Amino acid sequence: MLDIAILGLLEEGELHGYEIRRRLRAQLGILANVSFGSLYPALNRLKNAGAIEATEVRSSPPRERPPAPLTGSISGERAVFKARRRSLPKERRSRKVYRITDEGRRLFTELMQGGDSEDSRTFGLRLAFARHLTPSARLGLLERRRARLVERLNDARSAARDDSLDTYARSVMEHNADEVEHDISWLDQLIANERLVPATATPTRHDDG
Amino acid sequence: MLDIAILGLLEEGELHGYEIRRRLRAQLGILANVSFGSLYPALNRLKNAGAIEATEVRSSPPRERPPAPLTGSISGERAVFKARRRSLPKERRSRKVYRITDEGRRLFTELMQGGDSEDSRTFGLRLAFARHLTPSARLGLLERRRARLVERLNDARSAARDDSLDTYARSVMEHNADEVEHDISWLDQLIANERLVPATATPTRHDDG
DNA sequence: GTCATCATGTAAGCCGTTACATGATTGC
DNA sequence: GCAATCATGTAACGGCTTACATGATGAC
Repeated sequence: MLDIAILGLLEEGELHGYEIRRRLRAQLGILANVSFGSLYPALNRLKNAGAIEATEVRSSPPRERPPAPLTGSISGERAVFKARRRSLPKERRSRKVYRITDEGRRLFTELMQGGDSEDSRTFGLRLAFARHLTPSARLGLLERRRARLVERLNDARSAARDDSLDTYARSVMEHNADEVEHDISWLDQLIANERLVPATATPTRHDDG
Repeated sequence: MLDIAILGLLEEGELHGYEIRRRLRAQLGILANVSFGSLYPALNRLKNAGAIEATEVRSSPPRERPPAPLTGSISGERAVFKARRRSLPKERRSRKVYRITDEGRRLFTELMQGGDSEDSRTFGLRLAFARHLTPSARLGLLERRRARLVERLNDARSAARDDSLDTYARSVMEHNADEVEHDISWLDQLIANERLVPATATPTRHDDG
């Protein structure tokens, strides 16, 4: 799961570990608590697998390119209040800037599609990076998830009907089922939207116009 | 988490490992995939900790009491198609029947309250066994969870406002936030209900009337 | 000069998984 | 006798966490 997140972030530009973690916390609430103890080993694993490359950037670097592209719009708001005290985010110390490789891109699309998204967190993560998939792969992701949820809805509903459950347990089961149902209709909307916009717009870029 | 589930199930009667797993799958959709590889070690851990006691029951046992109460309704549907072929679940081979101890009950209430329920699965599990808590402990559980969710709602909402997100990522964030909101109003209902029924009814028993 | 932040890592451990090993009983 | 179900366990491993260790830089 971490691998998907890392590769997904690196698809959009090179980043160093600390920054990856910051984005994980800010952007994906899903992986809010990811720790360095799992992040750095994951980066090394991916590097050894040839999925990413690292460049050591020293304090006064050749400045080939800004290490963190920052996507133009820095999305003011929250980011600012943290960076307020120092006016410029100048380079602080040597860091390792990671860049995705072709192998990494291959691995990424493989991970994005492989093994039907078990839990909602994994699926949420995948969907969050779905712009990097082809339209058909994206549709497949959504439909596989939907099928999975329909199964789970049956289980949840019949579990909720169990007479032997007391108020509290039944409430949990019913709430569970409701949530799954809600998820399904959300997916239906997403799927409908996919079919409406077959290949017309590239809805992914926000700053290329 | 497994420990809570085991102790919670044993609060209602003695069971053997295989049956515990069956119930985990059927009743709590939450722990549907728990495997023997984690269940049996967990049982031994709890036994060593003095939280549960084991009795070896042989094929033709003293029959002190039916080892698996089975709660009457087997919640038909899915369970049946598996158990169809043999008419009666008579004792098959020697099993270890586990019974909760006083220490186990103490541990159970401790686990039920300790560490504010991080994720929804842990909370769902706790709430499913909430009938074993005192009314005030139950209320505390609900209110701590609610407070936690309110925090998360703030994070989720501000994450969803992030301009730099594309359609898919934003959809995930918004859906996330909606779900948290839905959870909160569910909790509000549960809390209101707790306050309405201070100690009047014991809503827990289903088969004593 | 001290604290907060930025930055990278290692070690130990928890909690769960899959795969493997064993064996009794029942139905066909 | 063979397969399925019931029943209990061990071994190896995976992924993530916490705690620990290190060190540079900027703000006050």
